[in-house]
Amino acid sequence: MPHEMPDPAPDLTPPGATSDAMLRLDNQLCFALYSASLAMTRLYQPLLGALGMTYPQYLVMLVLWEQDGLSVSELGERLLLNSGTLTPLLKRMESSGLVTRQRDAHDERRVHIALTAAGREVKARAASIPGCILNAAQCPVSELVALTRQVQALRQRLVHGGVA
Amino acid sequence: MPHEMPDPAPDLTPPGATSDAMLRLDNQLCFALYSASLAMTRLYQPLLGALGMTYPQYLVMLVLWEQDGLSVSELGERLLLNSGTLTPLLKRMESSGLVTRQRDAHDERRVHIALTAAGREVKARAASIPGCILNAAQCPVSELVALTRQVQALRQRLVHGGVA
DNA sequence: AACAATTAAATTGCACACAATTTAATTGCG
DNA sequence: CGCAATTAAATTGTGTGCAATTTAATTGTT
Repeated sequence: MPHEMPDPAPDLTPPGATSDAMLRLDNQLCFALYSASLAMTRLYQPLLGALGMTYPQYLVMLVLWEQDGLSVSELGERLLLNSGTLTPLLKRMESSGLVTRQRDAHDERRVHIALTAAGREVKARAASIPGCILNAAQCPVSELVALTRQVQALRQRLVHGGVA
Repeated sequence: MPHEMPDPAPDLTPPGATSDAMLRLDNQLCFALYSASLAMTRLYQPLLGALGMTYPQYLVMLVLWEQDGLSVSELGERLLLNSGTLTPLLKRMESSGLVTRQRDAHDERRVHIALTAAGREVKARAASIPGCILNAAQCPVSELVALTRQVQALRQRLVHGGVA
C-alpha cells in the first residue's frame, strides 16, 4: 500500500485526491445541495401552510402566476418534473381550489392547468414570502443572485451531459 | 395602479424590486437548489442502483464509511434528517444487508447502526462514483469546491436563523 | 382508409421527507 | 425512593419523486 498524504485540507479533492477524501460527506457538493434544498423547504413550509399549499405546489403556482394555462407536460418542462409527480400533485391542487384541470378540446391527450380566481388571489398574499426567505438567508442579495446563477449553470450541465 | 418599471433585469431583485420580479421562477434560489438537487439525484441513481442502494442510503453510507457505529439520532444530526425518515430507510438498508441495527445495551432507547462486511466492501466499488459525478459536472474542480462551500454556508444560515 | 409509431397523461409500485403523535427508557429533583 | 420531565425511536398520515407501464389520442405512411 502506497504511503498516502494524511488528507491535509478539507476541500473537494484536486485531481490526485485520495478516494477517502472524495467520499467525505463534507466534500460532497451533492449533499450540500440536497441538505440546503431540504432546509429551504422547511423554511417555506410554515409560510406556505398559511396559504394552503405545499412547497412543490408553490413552485407550480410560481409558473402559473407568470403564464397561466399550461399543459401538464409544459409545467413539467419548466419544473423538471414528470407526470408521475405532477398528476397527483395537480389533482390535490384542484381539490384545494387553486387550479382547474381541463382536457384540451383539440387534443384530448392534453390537460390544461389554469388558475382559479382563488389561485390568482393568493399571489398577493405570497408577495411577502421572498422577502422572508431573503431575510432568513442573511447575506447580501448580490451573493444570492450570484449563487443562484451558479447553481442554475450547474443544473444545466447535470441535466444534459449525464454520466457519459 | 402605479406606473411600474417593466422589470428590466432578470436578477434576484434588489431592495426596490417589484413583487412580480421576486416571484419569478428563474430568480428563485430555492428552485435552483431544488431542481439541481433532483438533477444530481437522477445522475447518481444508475450508479448507485448497480451497488444496490438509493441516493439517501448512499448518504448514510458516506457517514458510516467515515465513522462506523452511530445511533439513529447521530446519523440524523449529520444528515439533517429526522427519525421519521431514517427509521424506515435504515430498516430497508438492514434488509438489503448493508447495515445492522442493534439496541444499545446501556440505553435501550438508542439503536446503533453499524456497517456489515458487505457494507464496508461496497466502499471500494463506490470509489469511482465521485469521479463520474465530477465528470458530469464538466467544470473546474476549484469552482465546485467554491460552490460547495457557498451552499454549505447558505444551509448553515437557513438551518439556524429561521423565518424570524 | 388502415395501421404502426408516436405522444400525453395517468397509473402502479417503491422510496423518501416530515409533522405530529406514541411508546418506551432514562434522568433529575425533591 | 418516586414520579414528572426529558430523551430516543418508532409510528401514522400526507405529500412528493420517479421508473416503468398502461391507456388513450394523434400522426405519419402507405
